[in-house]
Amino acid sequence: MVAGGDKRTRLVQAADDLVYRNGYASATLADIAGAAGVPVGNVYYYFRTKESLASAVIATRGRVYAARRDDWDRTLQPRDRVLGFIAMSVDARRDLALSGCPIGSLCSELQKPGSPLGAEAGQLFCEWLDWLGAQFEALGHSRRDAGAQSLHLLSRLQGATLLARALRSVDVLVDEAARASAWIESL
Amino acid sequence: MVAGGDKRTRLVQAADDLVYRNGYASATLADIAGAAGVPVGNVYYYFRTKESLASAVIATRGRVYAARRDDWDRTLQPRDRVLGFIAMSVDARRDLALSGCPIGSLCSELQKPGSPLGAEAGQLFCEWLDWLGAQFEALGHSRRDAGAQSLHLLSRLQGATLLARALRSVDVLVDEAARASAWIESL
DNA sequence: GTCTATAGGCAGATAGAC
DNA sequence: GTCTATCTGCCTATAGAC
Repeated sequence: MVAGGDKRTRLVQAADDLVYRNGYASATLADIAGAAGVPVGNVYYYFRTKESLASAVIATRGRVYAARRDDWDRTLQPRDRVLGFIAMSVDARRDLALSGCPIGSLCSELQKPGSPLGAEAGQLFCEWLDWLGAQFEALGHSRRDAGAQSLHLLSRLQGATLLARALRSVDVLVDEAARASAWIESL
Repeated sequence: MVAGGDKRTRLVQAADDLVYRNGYASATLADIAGAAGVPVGNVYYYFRTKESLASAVIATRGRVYAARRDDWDRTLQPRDRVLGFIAMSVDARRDLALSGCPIGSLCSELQKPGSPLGAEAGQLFCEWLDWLGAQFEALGHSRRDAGAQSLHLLSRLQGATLLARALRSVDVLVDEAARASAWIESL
């Protein structure tokens, strides 16, 4: 049960949580409204459809990640920013092994030809890739190289997260993150 | 429409195809039965529940992969077996970028605490990891190292597949597979 | 054994009272 | 504006005719 804030905000928070833990399809509006302390039918006063609520969830996640990147940009050097990105997966290892990546799982579920939600979720990956690319460029790589390194790093972390969940093993993720960190430190 | 074979087999084939392309939840029994040319209600003569049909699909995929590994074991050397594994992703790049990995997507969707289907799907990953580990051992790595290398290789390919789908770009997968192949050849 | 018809339940969405 | 009650549709599953 999400308390405080206006109802629209509470609905988005509750949806964010339930969609992450149960997946989009399994997160029913009844559950979401219940968790937000809002009557079921009233959801439609704030959101036209379930999809538009999901869209708000995706936008919220995007803002949270953007804030984190901005914070790192202000306080860390490029190499430590990338290491911080990897450490983020390690810190969240429990949730990641249980429910997957908040972006990756969503993309996997919503990606259907012509689905706007799938494209919106994919955009979150693009923003991380752009930011990672900038860090690798700052570390002296060409733009082309930086793009490839970013894709490689994100790929291995996404894959490790997926495997950690599939095999129900936190270690799978922690080990691969350690290898990725060692690689970054060797650059 | 799947033709030929007994009805049970046709149902599994149709389910395999539709679950892969649409996901488990979206693949309705009506669609599956329709594609198999079997009356809807009749599905329950062959399978107790939708879950047991999914279980048969997972078992079928497992047998297909096992046959492929056996074939490579008979015809290729360890290094070429691993390269063949990577090439499998490149060959299937279109489908992978469109619908994801037949194992990974399933694990992502079905992995819920206490779900038997999630564990069955995860088992398919275990079988590939065991086989990959044997190849790395044959290439001279310790058992411990071989396990880590296997997880790393599978992680990056799974992640690249996920990203290729999310970004709707075949290149993401092809590029990462090329880097992985170069790594194997350098061992 | 094979299939038709339908039950039962739950989801998203709406209409209209307050 | 806020909420209650309900509607429609779809999906899994079953009961029972042939």
